[in-house]
Amino acid sequence: MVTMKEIAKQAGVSVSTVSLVLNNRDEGRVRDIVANEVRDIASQLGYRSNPLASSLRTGRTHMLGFISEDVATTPYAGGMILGAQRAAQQLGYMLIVVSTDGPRNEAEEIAALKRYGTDGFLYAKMSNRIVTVPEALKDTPLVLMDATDGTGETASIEPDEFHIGYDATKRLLAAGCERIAYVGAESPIVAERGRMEGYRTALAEAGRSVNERLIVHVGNNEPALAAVNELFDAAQPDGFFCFNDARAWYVYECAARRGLTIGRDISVVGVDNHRVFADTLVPQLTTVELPHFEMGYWAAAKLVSIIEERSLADMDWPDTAAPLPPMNTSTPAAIHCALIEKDSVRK
Amino acid sequence: MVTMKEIAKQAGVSVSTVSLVLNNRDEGRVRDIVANEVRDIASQLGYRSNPLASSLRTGRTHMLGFISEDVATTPYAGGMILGAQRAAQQLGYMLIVVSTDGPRNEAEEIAALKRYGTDGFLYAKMSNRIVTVPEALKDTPLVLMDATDGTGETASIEPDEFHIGYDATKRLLAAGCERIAYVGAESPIVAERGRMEGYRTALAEAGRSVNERLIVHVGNNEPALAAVNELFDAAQPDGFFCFNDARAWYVYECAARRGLTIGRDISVVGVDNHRVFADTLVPQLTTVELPHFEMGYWAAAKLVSIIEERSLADMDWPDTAAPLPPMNTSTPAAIHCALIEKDSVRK
DNA sequence: GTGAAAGCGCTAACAA
DNA sequence: TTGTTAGCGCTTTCAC
Repeated sequence: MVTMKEIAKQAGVSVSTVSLVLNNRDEGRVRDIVANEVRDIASQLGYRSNPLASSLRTGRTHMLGFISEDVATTPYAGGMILGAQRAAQQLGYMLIVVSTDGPRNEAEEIAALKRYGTDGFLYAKMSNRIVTVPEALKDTPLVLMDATDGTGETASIEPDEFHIGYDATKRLLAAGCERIAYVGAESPIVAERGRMEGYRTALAEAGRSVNERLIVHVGNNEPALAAVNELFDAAQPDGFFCFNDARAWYVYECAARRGLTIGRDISVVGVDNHRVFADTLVPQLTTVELPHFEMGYWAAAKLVSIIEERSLADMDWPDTAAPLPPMNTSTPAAIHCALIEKDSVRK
Repeated sequence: MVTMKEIAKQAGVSVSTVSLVLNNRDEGRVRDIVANEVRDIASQLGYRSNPLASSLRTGRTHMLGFISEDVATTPYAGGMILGAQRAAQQLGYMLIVVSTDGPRNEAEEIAALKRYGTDGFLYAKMSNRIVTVPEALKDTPLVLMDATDGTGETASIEPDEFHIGYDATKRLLAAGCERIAYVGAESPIVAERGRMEGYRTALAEAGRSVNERLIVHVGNNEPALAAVNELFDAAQPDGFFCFNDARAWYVYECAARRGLTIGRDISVVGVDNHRVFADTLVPQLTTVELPHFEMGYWAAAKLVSIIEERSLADMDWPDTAAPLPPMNTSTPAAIHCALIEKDSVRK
């Protein structure tokens, strides 16, 4: 590994000079000839700085800590991690990934990350909810993903849940549905409530009254299937907005058993269906795919902007790779999901 | 942040002594009284070593590099990352995650990881295949995941593809199927060939002749669906072994259109179905879930064992967390998939 | 047994 | 404009 020392020797200057030049702090402090000489030698030798060594002095490691809960929801975590990684990479950062079991373990993992001197933290949940920020994270740069804090103190990136429900319901209305059902989840987290609000609002705006019998909140497996079955019998919906993929499939299953075809007899919009459903299997099923990759991407970008105290707009994006375009995939088979960016209140 | 210096001051000894004690190299070199004193103060002050600082001298960062291809297969990557993270965590390592677009970008990312001084690399593919190890990785501790190299030079963890096909076919035979189809993929990677071999062998062992018309290799979307449809017409299979979830669902779809019920009229075993299928939706569908988490876990554990030059057996597993038990989930609805561990040939 | 000193690669005051 | 010096937190000889 080639060090500044070697460059200094070859160039016949001191290490400090090399340091100045290679950190682009040489303007008016080092003669251009010398500076160029140093740069030449550096690139010739293939010099690459040792970020760990410099971190010792600067206190900056250019490493980001990614904290996720490691429940069985790995598909989502994967997308976020990859997205965050992409942004980190483009902005010259590394991503250290850590997953937690419970709150105890969480504190430990945060401590471990801190020992490694991560410059900031990404704190990810697997479904949009209000979280209380762990104590140990309060004094460092931090961005919440798929979550917000109650107080608005912390920066966050989350899906626009309201518009998911709103757009989905609009789509069903446009398809001519008369009795649009909402098949939701049981826990009243942000995602649940937001999507349901969107559903209600879209109906209201269309001048429809909301029939409460068309709204169900179901859990999983057989009980859920039974509940959806019951919904079919009781209210005979011709349109369904489903909280997530599992719920969409209870609908699919019930429809299949009745000989109803999605896209002809009934319409279904489901959030977050696995790609394998959406792309290849039931093209009649309209989906809202949660932009986990994008969430990770923008959360990491935002974190870096906080760390470097500059605005997202004038980050040092590499020429080669423009920042990721906003998701924009509203096709007949998919509904676009926007992200909401919240800044931290405290400066 | 509390440093050795502070401990030294409080204990009235030198930093070197503290270092010796805290690294458990004090036997016969430091008086027990002093050693205990140091340890007491350390724990009292909540001392935690700064791994980056020590890396400067030792050359060991206790960081592992995880390299994956960032194609749209994020669900798999996520599981592997989380698994690797778990093992790393248990063994006192951190995981740095990096994803690549193509070979060019790959070399860059490897270089970046090396600058951060990662002690070794995990190189993950998203479907078991033979890879040529990137030049830059040849001289460092390395474990391939869901991949092997052609030469057997590199340590690896991969699923036992042969037995996946073998066990799945056995299961179908046990279910009384007479005409068992193989619905495979088009590219002849290790996973494809291995599973098909298992299928053929199981049939042969059962004294069945292999009917080539029951074997199809299909791509995606409509053409694939058409091909599977054709398979139903031409060979009227009563059992299906499907290469993966997408393939399983072409079968599901064709069956549905014919009014055939899985588990009654036909039997289906599919590899790697998304959990949402397997758990909640088509319980009649038998699945082989590829143990991505476990693959990540064991690959990371193996990598650490290579780095620390000890056997997997006598690693420093924390008391709190026993190493992950081998997957053992062969239920009527799931087939257990074993992992194959290969050591590197060169010492 | 213990401590002083050097040094890992780099940055940052300060002198020159 | 440049070099010297000191030091980040830690490990490691080597002298005492």
